[in-house]
Amino acid sequence: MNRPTEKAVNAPRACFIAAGLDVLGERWALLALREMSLGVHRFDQIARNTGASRDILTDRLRTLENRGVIERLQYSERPARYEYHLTTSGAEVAPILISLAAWSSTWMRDETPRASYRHSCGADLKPVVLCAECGEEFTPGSLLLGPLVSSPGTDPASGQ
Amino acid sequence: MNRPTEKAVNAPRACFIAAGLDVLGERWALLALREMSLGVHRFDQIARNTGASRDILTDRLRTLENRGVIERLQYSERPARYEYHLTTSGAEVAPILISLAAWSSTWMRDETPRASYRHSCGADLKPVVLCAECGEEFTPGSLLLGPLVSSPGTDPASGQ
DNA sequence: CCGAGTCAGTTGGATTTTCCAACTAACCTG
DNA sequence: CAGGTTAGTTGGAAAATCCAACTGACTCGG
Repeated sequence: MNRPTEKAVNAPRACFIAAGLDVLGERWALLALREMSLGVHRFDQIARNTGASRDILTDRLRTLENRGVIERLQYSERPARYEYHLTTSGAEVAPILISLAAWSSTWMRDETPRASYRHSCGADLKPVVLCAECGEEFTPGSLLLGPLVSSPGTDPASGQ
Repeated sequence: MNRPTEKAVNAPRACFIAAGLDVLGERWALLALREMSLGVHRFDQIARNTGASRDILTDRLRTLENRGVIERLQYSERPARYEYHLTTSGAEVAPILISLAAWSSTWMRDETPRASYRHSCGADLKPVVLCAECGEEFTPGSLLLGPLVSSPGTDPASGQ
């Protein structure tokens, strides 16, 4: 039996970065979402464009669907075929893809030619991340740990 | 032999998102970088706080070091011990962690209490991503594919 | 100087994931 | 009806990960 009042000192940090990676950090998940962001919605094309094997892709799409990140929309009755579309949650993954693409195009350049990205205004991808509250730019190191939170709002009962 | 002038129609999309995931997308890599962002620099603590097994963590840290994302700094001569620190490249991963944390704290809330994040101004994490060029906010769908690029700058010779 | 503890890994073997090519099922097209 | 498209599923091999234990080089307390 375990004692619920004691803190497990060796437990990994339960934070929202780790929670997000549970869903988005599995192999191929972000690439599948990239495809949907770019307007590709069908299984075969997503498989081709990502390079994921079909069985794993099936698994990832189910996970993303179960977590509410994407939804399956039927586009054919008789052979019952579906398209995969981003939900609101899935569309909001965009900043992650944007940050990743920007980091990578700065730091991962090599001889191999790769597709770059740009903003819809036509400019090369160069995102700036601001704090919505104070308007200041997020600098490395300006990300700090906050309090523990769960669904009904911050739970002050649990010992910090 | 393959013909270099022909496009492989079935090849996965070579883009900077995929390239970034090569380095940052491996299991535990982003969590290790999270720890360094939060000021944790030693092997045992990183292992504990992430939950990664020690052998895999060793491998990830080596990969990140080889890719220039982190560096090993010696802090003890005689038992030859090292700390892991972010390079400039590693520090610039922050926007990815910030976007991920923000997405997750919006969409991944459940009963389990998790550490949240905040900006150094004290406010809850609420990042806004703007295009540095036009100043407009990045909306889902405003991320578009750009031209192919490699190291010496955009190579106009390759057939699009 | 002995035993315990810390730190940063390494090792071996079990377990889990992923890969891959082939297969199915249900249609459509010529 | 032969062939193609679409969205998977299957089975077995290969690769990645997990885990607990071990090593080596120290430090510290007594």
